[in-house]
Amino acid sequence: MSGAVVTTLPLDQILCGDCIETMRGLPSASIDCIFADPPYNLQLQGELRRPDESLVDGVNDEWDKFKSFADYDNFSKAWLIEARRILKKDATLWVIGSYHNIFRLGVLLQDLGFWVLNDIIWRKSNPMPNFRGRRFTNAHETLIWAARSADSRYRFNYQAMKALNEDVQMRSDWYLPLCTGHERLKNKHGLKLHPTQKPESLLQRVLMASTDVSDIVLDPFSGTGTTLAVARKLGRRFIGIERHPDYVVAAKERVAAEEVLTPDKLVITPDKREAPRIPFGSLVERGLLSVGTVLMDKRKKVKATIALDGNLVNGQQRGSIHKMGAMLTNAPSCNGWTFWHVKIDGQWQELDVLRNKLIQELEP
Amino acid sequence: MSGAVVTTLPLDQILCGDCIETMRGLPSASIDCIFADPPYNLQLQGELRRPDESLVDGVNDEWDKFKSFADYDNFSKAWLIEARRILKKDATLWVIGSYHNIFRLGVLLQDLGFWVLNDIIWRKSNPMPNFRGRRFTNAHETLIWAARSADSRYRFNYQAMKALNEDVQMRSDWYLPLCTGHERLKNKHGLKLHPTQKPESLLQRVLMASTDVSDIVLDPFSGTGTTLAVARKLGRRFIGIERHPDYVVAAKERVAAEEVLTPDKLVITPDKREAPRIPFGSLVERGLLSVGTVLMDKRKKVKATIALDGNLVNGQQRGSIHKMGAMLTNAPSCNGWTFWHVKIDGQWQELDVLRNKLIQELEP
DNA sequence: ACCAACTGTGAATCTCAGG
DNA sequence: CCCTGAGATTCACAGTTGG
Repeated sequence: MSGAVVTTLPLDQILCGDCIETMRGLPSASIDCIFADPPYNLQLQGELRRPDESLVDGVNDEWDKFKSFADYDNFSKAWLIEARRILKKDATLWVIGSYHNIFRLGVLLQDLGFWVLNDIIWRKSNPMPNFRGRRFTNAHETLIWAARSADSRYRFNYQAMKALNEDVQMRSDWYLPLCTGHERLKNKHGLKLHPTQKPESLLQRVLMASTDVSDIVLDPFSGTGTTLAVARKLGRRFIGIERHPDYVVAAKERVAAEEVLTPDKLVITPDKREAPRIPFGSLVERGLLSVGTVLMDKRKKVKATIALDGNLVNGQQRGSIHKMGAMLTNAPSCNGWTFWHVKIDGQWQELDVLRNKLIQELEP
Repeated sequence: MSGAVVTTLPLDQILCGDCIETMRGLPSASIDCIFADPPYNLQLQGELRRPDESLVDGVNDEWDKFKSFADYDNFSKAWLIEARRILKKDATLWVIGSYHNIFRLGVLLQDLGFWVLNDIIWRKSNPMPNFRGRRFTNAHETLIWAARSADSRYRFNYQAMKALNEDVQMRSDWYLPLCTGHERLKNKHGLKLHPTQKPESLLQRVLMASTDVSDIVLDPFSGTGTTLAVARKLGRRFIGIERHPDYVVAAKERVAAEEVLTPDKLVITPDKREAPRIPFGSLVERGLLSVGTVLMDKRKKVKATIALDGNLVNGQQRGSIHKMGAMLTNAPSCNGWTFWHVKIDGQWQELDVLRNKLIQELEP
């Protein structure tokens, strides 16, 4: 398949091969979200021992060895260019790394036209200590979340993130444990199958924040398939790319065993922006408000009257509920739904109450 | 003074001028530590308002405007080259930034031959929320700590950092509040004097970790003088460079008012590496241990006998307390002081106890 | 059965003075 | 400059063993 562009996406599959070559075979503007956990270029020298003389099993794989920063940059640029090509206009991309490589990736993203939305800190609850006492414990990794371009209208499930964080905004620092215990895939000798398997909790946060049900998620360095397994669980479509056949085999088995959440379990707090849009005029059309009704702000400082076309009128001034709120208070903008109040059954209430009532009626 | 290299450092002063030009006037290899809080290149588009329509007073100063990433890179490279020149061989440098600029700075550091030691996350306890609800709350900034080169024997007050953190290693994520309240310098209108004044707690952590008393600390973007004030308080020497005369005036006043901690208050937990070196043989010479005494490891698995020259003997094997500990346990190395135990008054105790006793006697 | 003690391990750029 | 050898250095969990 190398080189040949397919017209139908290989959905819910794991492709074995080099990620740059394999991405070249995929059509442009077809992917909603990419999560990438590329080699970190750790540049480890000799062996490292713990104070008890036991040996640290560091990352010593061939795939993490680069001759120089320039080599690493060339490799990174090549896969990021392909990644950007296959992303839809409003898509986003995540990369994860440490201080060894994350600065290189950040600069490439910025130079290639991606638009950085956040850098996210994965604070590890149980990091490996610094055994020589010569640096601060390296207790975090960094993720960069970027839109394909500055004008991408990307997805961010703000309310769902807020709900996950006890109803305050989700911050850029996430505290999550390493992938250990039964979640960690083992080989036949009982040793870790992959040196850098990421925890599912991290991927769940990522996909819950930035993708929708049925979105297409691609992981160009899919390894043991954590991204793919979580995508499947969350009802997203996925494409994995992995060079090492052993990892592909293990990931296929893992993903197949993953249970898909039923649609009712995938419902999240909707963002207000996604609620059906109700023009103020339709409240008038439908008779929830009648022409000539007087509206006032909360403190009864300003007032206006409803016109037949759904505009408000005050003397010579005329405009939408938003525009009139802004004009009468000399504000640059105004949310008319929460600014204006109307007397219903003797009680002054926000217009938003009526809007919500109509939304309820319109839903099945 | 521009261009003319001075032979004596302008210690405990704040120089008004461009940092690149001013650093060119300083001698090479003369500074122990640089802390830099450069312009962030924020690329703010238009004004930002809170949900209540009040205006967010963002960073919008001339010094934070760069035409492009390339401009920002050129500027950053120029000052980092001068910074590296004036640093001593074993010196370290700190820079702080956000995702707008920190990746550029990290790449430049790596490409110029600096050696990254840690990236540190300043987690803000009270960050500004994201008013639009379109991203995660940007609740942190990133610091990079780098040595002048990979072979620098840099200073890191490991034990002091550990002591500050309830006796566990200090991690790479620091939780500290923003600079607010009385600490925040105000202008004559009661408004904040500088848009990005850093908290003293952050600088104190930085200087306590990576400098010694009397070290020379330079801040090329000294602003309101936070670095300089903390350096003075902690008994370090300082040099500030700042382009804006108003900030220089305010910083001079602030620094002059800063109280210097007395030497007794500047004592920190010393690293063992800095303790006076006691050869094991001197314990034998001074009669704290006698020839022929039997030593054993903690679990009484191996033993050895003290020889007249301070070596240990076991059958044909002979060597220092460290070498014998390593040999008898097949370990690559061993700290004999904590490995071997000796019976004193019926109690088995670490050799280290005797060493500490001798150190006590030798001190005034 | 239950608890205490022990063992293993994680993306790691992990020493330095003195001759 | 290089080489030698003293000697400094670990946190949070998970899993297993032993009492």
